[in-house]
Amino acid sequence: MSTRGPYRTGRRRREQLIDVAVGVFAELGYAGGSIRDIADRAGVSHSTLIKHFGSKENLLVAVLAEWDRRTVQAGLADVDGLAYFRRLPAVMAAHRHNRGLLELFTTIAAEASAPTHPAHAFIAQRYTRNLATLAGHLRSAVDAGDVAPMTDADIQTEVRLLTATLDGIGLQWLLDPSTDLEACVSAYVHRAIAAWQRA
Amino acid sequence: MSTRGPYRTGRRRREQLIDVAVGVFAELGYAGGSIRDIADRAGVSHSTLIKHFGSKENLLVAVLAEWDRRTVQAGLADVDGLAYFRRLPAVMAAHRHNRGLLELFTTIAAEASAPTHPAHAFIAQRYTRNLATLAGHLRSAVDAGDVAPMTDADIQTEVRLLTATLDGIGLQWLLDPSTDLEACVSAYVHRAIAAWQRA
DNA sequence: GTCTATAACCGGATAGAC
DNA sequence: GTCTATCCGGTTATAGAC
Repeated sequence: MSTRGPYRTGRRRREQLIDVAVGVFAELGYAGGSIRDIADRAGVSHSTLIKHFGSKENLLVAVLAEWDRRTVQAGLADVDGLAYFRRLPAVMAAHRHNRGLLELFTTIAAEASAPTHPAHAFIAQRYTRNLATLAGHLRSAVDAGDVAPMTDADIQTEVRLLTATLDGIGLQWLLDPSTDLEACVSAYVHRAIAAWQRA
Repeated sequence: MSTRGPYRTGRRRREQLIDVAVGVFAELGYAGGSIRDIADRAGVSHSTLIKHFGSKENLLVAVLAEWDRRTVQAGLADVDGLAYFRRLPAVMAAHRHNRGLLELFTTIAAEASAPTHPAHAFIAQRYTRNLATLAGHLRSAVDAGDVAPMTDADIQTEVRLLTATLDGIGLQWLLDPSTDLEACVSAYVHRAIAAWQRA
């Protein structure tokens, strides 16, 4: 993907539209945010936006994919096992600079629990994949002897609790920005690791 | 509040409308759910619904108040200290029979993180109050000598983590009903209590 | 690629009859 | 209390000019 070429302005415009859409969906939810509002804030007409993405639903998918891309590249690709978990507080802290995206994902994740929601499949798959990734790292730590042996069922419970904590603390920070994201996540992760090493 | 009298049918109707509204808002979110849909499902015209609540926003507030009423009366009023925390797994498990309400609250809580959302004040106050209640019970346990001494800051972190876990596990159960709500919450609560008693 | 104009429809809310 | 009829504004999406 070069930054020059025949489609340069088109791609730039597309990225800009996604940025604006993140903000609008985050602020008003998927159903509440309108493509007219997004187009207005971006300085284009609403039909231009439709031409770019085809439909509002496709725009949502593009926005969620962008969120996915930004979070996975957030510096977790190069660590494994316990090191992965130890880096989570810093990753969560990074959300402070991307409030709109966290707000959007939290909102959509909750809305999409209804099977009829356009993003239901995306969200469900994302959670399944995320739980599997976490389980893999915990299994790595077990195999490396960094923590005590665990059954697969134990591992499943652990990664679900960890995911729950990350989601829940994120929501509390959204509702009350004085919440200390990093400290809370750090406290949880260190206690969990200590428990894994003990049992 | 008697079950007879001049306003009997009015109040019955009002309760029925709230029940239906819970389902619609839970399924489609606040912005996505329409008062026409709610009225249709309840078998009345949309103007009847407006006459009862005045506006869609007032209906949402009534629905949230109903949720509040149902959850506080869910059997946590008679316990204190550690016993309060030990009952949480059972309380969470009870959500399985009230999926619509949990779905609604989770959706609205995320949506309402935007300060412009009509339910923002309600949700923010609810979280503040809930955190204070939990902190009070943990402080009780400390004072009773059931757990080791803790600073107020420690207690704040603990109740935030606990709240996060409850919210996050609830969301996972909504997304994937095979999630074992009670087992996950139970695992978290017992480990937390063990850590409180140790440190 | 972007615009204006428009189609076709649905939203919340109100007025007034019964 | 509940209805029907209606207002008015907003919604997604399309058509076609430039």
